[in-house]
Amino acid sequence: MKLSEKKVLKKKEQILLSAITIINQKGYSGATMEDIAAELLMTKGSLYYYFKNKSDLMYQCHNFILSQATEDLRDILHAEGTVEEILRHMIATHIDYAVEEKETFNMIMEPKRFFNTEQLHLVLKLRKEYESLFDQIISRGVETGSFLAKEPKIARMMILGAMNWVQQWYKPGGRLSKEELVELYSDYILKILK
Amino acid sequence: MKLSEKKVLKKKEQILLSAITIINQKGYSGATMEDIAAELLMTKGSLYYYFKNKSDLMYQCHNFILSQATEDLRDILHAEGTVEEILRHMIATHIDYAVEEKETFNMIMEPKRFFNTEQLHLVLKLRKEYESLFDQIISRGVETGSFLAKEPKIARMMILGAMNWVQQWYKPGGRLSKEELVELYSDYILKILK
Amino acid sequence: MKLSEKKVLKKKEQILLSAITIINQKGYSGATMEDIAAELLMTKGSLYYYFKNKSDLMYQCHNFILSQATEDLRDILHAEGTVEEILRHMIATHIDYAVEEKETFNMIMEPKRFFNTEQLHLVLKLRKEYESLFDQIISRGVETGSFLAKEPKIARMMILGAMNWVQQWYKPGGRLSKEELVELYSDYILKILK
Amino acid sequence: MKLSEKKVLKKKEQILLSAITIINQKGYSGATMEDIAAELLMTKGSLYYYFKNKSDLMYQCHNFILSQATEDLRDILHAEGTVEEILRHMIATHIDYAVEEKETFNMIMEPKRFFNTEQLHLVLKLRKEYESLFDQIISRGVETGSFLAKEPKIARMMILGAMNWVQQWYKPGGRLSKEELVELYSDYILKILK
DNA sequence: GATGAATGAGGTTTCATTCAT
DNA sequence: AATGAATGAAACCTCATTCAT
Repeated sequence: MKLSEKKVLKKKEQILLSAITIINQKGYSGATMEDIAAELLMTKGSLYYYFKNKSDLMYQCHNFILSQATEDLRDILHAEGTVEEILRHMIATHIDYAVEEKETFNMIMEPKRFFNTEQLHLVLKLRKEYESLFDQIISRGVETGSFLAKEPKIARMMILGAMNWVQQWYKPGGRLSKEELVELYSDYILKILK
Repeated sequence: MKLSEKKVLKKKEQILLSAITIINQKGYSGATMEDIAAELLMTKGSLYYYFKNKSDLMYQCHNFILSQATEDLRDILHAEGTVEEILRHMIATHIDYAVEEKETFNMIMEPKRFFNTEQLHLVLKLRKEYESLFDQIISRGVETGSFLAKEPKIARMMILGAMNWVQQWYKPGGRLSKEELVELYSDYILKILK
Repeated sequence: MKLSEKKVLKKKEQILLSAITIINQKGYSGATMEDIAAELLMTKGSLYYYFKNKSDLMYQCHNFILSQATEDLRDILHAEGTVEEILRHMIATHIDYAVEEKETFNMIMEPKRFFNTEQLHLVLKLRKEYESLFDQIISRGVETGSFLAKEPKIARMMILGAMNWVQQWYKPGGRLSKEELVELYSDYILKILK
Repeated sequence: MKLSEKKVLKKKEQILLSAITIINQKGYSGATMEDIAAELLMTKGSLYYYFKNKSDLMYQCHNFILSQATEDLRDILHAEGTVEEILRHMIATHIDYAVEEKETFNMIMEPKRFFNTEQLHLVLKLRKEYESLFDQIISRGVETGSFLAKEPKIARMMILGAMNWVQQWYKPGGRLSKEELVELYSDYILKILK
């Protein structure tokens, strides 16, 4: 890779990070190219040097966060520990993304409203991959006898939904610390899997 | 109430129903006044005879569905049956709304992005009321010894989240019928409360 | 005249009076048919039974006030008194209209912006008639040796302008009472005519 | 100041000048953003690159002319000459603005109908400043014994009103040249101040 | 690489006007 | 006589996108 290409990549990442900040504040449709450029002390026009259009930028933001979360989860999944320990760790990580990256991570957002066919395809693939990590830990738990799940996919969806919902009501600095929240959620989730 | 007022109310409801259809297809920001008018074979301008502005219309759509769901749940809550039967019935109803009314019912949608302060206040109140119906059945279950919940509010939130998430993935006509889905969900949710 | 016609005339006058109130508050373009109807506890549509269109209504409002003022001034002009007394009386009356009827009386308003050709013709004629009353008293004063005016029309225009301007700055309840104001204005105007 | 800023300023001025032309023809509410854009062979949207909204543009037009007139008058006020000479010069200038810039200069227009609170504040301040220049020359005249004025503010208002009214009736190319008009007005105004 | 400037499509809103009842 | 309801034109404004420099 040439030096110039590296520079471009770095700039792209900078833009993504700023865009993510804005999206988390204003949502996908609320965020304007102007907002994002302003955050970077750039002008709208420049963004088009790095990204084909708004949809492309939004897509890459979602991808960026989701890929990162996927990587994090994968590391956790392959680390040492009992099935239960690993699941608790995964729950903590997921909730952290949901709370911190709110909109951008938002797996709740209907992707077909924002992305074109090609992007959609990749987003769905990535999401599936992400979700499968939970499937893997569940099935590992079932195999080792730690978990019990009649319809493991359904259980996984319930778990994901329960966790994503956190971003709707959890306010940092409230009655519960994030750690307490995570523990409560983990306990309940484990009940689902017993 | 005068006849003319009744007629206006009826027309308003017609508009709401059409608007709800459109919103469920395109989301709140995706739905245009033009779209909604077209669905009714009216012109944009006419909508403003019945609603002050777009925000007002959107707000009333959400309210309409949410109020209806609240009423339905309240009836269920006050009907005969064991705690478990009632909860199962409530779950079935909620999931039905989540699947059928998708966007309009969407309790995931952040209301402050679409509604003004005054509307926001009322929406949040209505949502709280809705959620409290689940709190009531849970606490009844706890009192009668049917349920066990260390942190009932957290449990309720998990349950709501799990159910709302259904609208992200459930496609009617898929592997599972809605009835099977509801049964599986109910079983899992009861596990949370044991 | 039939009774029904009389009733129509009476209603028309009622509408005019309400319209005048609104116009004085919001100006010609600011006043909407809806505003005017609301003031009368009527509906927009009904106004069209009495007036062809908005322009027609506006026109008749202006006419109404201007005709009334013209009549008032004519009476004053033909009453007993010295030239100076009569002029002072006319000034008092004009200023009163300018202050009380603000927008509707507004002779400053460019009529061609609001009225069609035919209306325009009549408005201009009426205005000319109104202005001529001041010309008459001035020329009477010149004839009797009370006034001196090299270019009486120019003097008259200055006087009208000075008086109309009052409505831009005079606030009832300020430092000056309307009576004091009128006296000061009269004194200055007489200086113009000496 | 950077070159680019200068260019923006120049363009803004161009737009202001075109807008002023249109406003003088159609008035503030009659002038549309489309009209103004067309005059410049631009599109509506472009105007919003330079001005926040219509109200902002209108406000800056009024300000532009009023500031220019204020500067002109201030120069005259501080130039050599007898009090009477200076006043005559000021009158000539004011009448010129009133006739040439009609609507935009229009001090008769009620600013609160077109401008928001903040703009209103500045407009009123600017107008006060403008009017004070006439107060200054009057008071100078009174001090030097050239003028006599019992209530100088009232006199100034009459004078302003008389002059502003010119724009209602004066048509270039009529019986009187602008020079003759100005001379007649000056003579009459001096009578007020004797 | 970046920018300033412009564009144009598309959205919301207002309002005079019409017309069947 | 009056009204309720609908219409449609025209206004304002936003914003993703383009492109010469």
